[in-house]
Amino acid sequence: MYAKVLIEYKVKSLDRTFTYIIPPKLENILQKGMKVTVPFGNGDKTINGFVVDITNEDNFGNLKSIISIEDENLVLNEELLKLGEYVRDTYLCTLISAYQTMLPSSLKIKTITSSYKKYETYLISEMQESFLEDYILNEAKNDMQKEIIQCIIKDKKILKNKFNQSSVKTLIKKGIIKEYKEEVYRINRENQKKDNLLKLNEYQQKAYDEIINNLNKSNTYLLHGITGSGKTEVYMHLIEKVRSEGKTAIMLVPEITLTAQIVNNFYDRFGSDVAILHSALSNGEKYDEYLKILRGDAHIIVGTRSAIFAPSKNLGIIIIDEEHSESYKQDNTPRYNAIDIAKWRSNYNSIPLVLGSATPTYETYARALKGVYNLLTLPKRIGDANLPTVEVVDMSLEMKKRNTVLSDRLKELILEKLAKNEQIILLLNRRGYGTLVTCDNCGNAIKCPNCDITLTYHKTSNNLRCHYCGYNCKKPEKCPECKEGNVRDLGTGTEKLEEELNKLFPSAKVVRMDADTTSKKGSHEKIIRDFKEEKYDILLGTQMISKGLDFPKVSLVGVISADSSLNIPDFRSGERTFSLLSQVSGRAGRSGIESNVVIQTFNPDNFTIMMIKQGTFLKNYQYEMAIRKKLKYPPYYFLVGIKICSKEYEDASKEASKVYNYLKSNLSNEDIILGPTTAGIFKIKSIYRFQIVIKYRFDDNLNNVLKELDEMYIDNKSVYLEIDINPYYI
DNA sequence: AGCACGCCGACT
DNA sequence: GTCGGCGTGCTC
Repeated sequence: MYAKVLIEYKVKSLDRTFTYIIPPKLENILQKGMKVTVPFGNGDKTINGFVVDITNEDNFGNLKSIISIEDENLVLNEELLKLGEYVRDTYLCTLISAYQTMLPSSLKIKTITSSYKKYETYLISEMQESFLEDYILNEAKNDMQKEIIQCIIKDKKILKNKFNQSSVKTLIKKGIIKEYKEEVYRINRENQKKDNLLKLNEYQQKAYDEIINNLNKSNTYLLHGITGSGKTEVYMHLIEKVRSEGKTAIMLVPEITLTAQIVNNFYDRFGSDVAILHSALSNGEKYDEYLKILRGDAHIIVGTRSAIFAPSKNLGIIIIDEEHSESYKQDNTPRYNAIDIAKWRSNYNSIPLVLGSATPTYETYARALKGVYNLLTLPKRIGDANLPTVEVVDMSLEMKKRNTVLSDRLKELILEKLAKNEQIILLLNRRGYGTLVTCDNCGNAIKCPNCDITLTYHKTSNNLRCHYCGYNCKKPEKCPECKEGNVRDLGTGTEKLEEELNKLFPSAKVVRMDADTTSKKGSHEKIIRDFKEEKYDILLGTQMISKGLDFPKVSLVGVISADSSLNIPDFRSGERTFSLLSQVSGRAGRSGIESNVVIQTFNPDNFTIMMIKQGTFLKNYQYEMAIRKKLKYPPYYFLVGIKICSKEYEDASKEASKVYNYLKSNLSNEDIILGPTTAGIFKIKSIYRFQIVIKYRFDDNLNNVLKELDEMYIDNKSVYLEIDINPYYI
């Protein structure tokens, strides 16, 4: 027997199979989809590869043999092998990198530093219960021995390390109890299944029924429910139904750390039947969760983007929560969108795909209105929750009163809520300019020497850093440009706002949540837990505070500056600003108390800002759609982004024109080709980047043209292309 | 990707 | 006459 093996070199020229002999000792074990080690090239070099086929044909003369199987447990099944081909064809990557994203090398046993499998030691007793009771009364020497035996009577099997080890030893020596080892998963939840699911309200029920009645069709649903309308409860009911039929479910969440609450709800409801997959897991934990799914020990998979490739057998439903989230699109090769993958799997398995959001992307919403997706709406907040009052404050008027950070109205409301012992969330979207460093004489913003990006100031270490290449330097005393002015950090970083709050409201307890304070594992959860337990009055943070958090005592949300998000030069910035602001607003008023939202901006007349105030998703959608229709943007047109990159400015510029000409002469005249222009960030890590954007409606030939274009640059050492299908940013 | 092979200029 | 530069081509 022979195996066709795809070698783990991510090069286009090697993106084909090589045939190897399957040695007799592996003949009964080796399966299609397994990772193997094979000899490759001259000398005794070896490399990993995926077995993509097993055949009888031996039309090649001198074959080498497979050396070993990486891990018998890890197999890409038939569905995933096929899905890989879809990923390659759609996103123009190599087949091997498609498979590598599905079965990441972090799952290799070799990379798991501790032990491959984890064992736990338990205590049991083979004695009669009456004997044990007797022993407690008459012979047990101390309370610890009594406790151990009582626990064994109650639970039959108990964890050894929870008890005093010398007492355990004595009891074992006497033959009263025994210890034994059992393989356990690293993440091990007790089965804490609650008796009942909550009853659905009429809207939830209607949505649920609609999906349940079509469980064997590959329909896509948009569950459009305002914040607090109970989408999660609908997901739970759907999953319960699917599970009761012996099938499995995949549910994607944007970032698991931000969605800890949802995950905990799932654990509470479904106990050990839940497997979680996300990047914050250790390699050992990841391996165990993966194994749980492969063995069928978990029917419910909750995870981030890459969990869409979970090897679940008998898939019954896919749910993507917060479907508008940018995190579902991978921003390095393969640049896949988990929603596309989900559609493919929904089709392959003939199962429903549910997209949930309060603010769906306009592409998704347009499809739902058109009937391509089934639109299901949850228009009411559940329980006694009501919507907050939204106010917009014009910051240009505040500036005249010397209020640079906090407006009078926001200060007033903060005082009011503090007095009532209620909680406050302040959003500081500092992306772009928050900690920009400029010269107070010439206004020069200090840039990274390798990238076309301004450096950000980090107060804790007193240095300047580049977020793209990691470059850092000490903060210069004098401006490097004019050599006269002082270098100062401008704008309102979270640190600066924190200082201001401490000054204005000295008795209030303020906690900050941003990339700096959440870098340590678990620190994120701790801040959320502490805030929920009311150890703090004010939570101050970047957009990571906007997602899915449920704080009943929050009655005021303040947006320090809506402009930073509004001013990003991207055709989606209006859509995204609406989405972000309505999500943070949704953090207020979850438990019926009167609540407020204050939005500070220099653009109070901006349409999106006015729509936030009115809380009308539909109107903002219609407004933006009219613009997109006119300017030929999605969803009216599809986009492809092409970046032409080189260390040499001249090469990048010259090749970009060549690419443009190639596209112009090979693509349909209906297609619009923009560029070439310099990319949004012109230079990253000393590499110059030019950009071309293709807008098209229907073009069957496009994929082929792009493939050919891509192949033209395979051998080019000085220039490379990045092709992004349906990019999120342009 | 990584390595051998090979053809040409430079140097003990 | 040999050492090492890198362009070309192959890997089951």
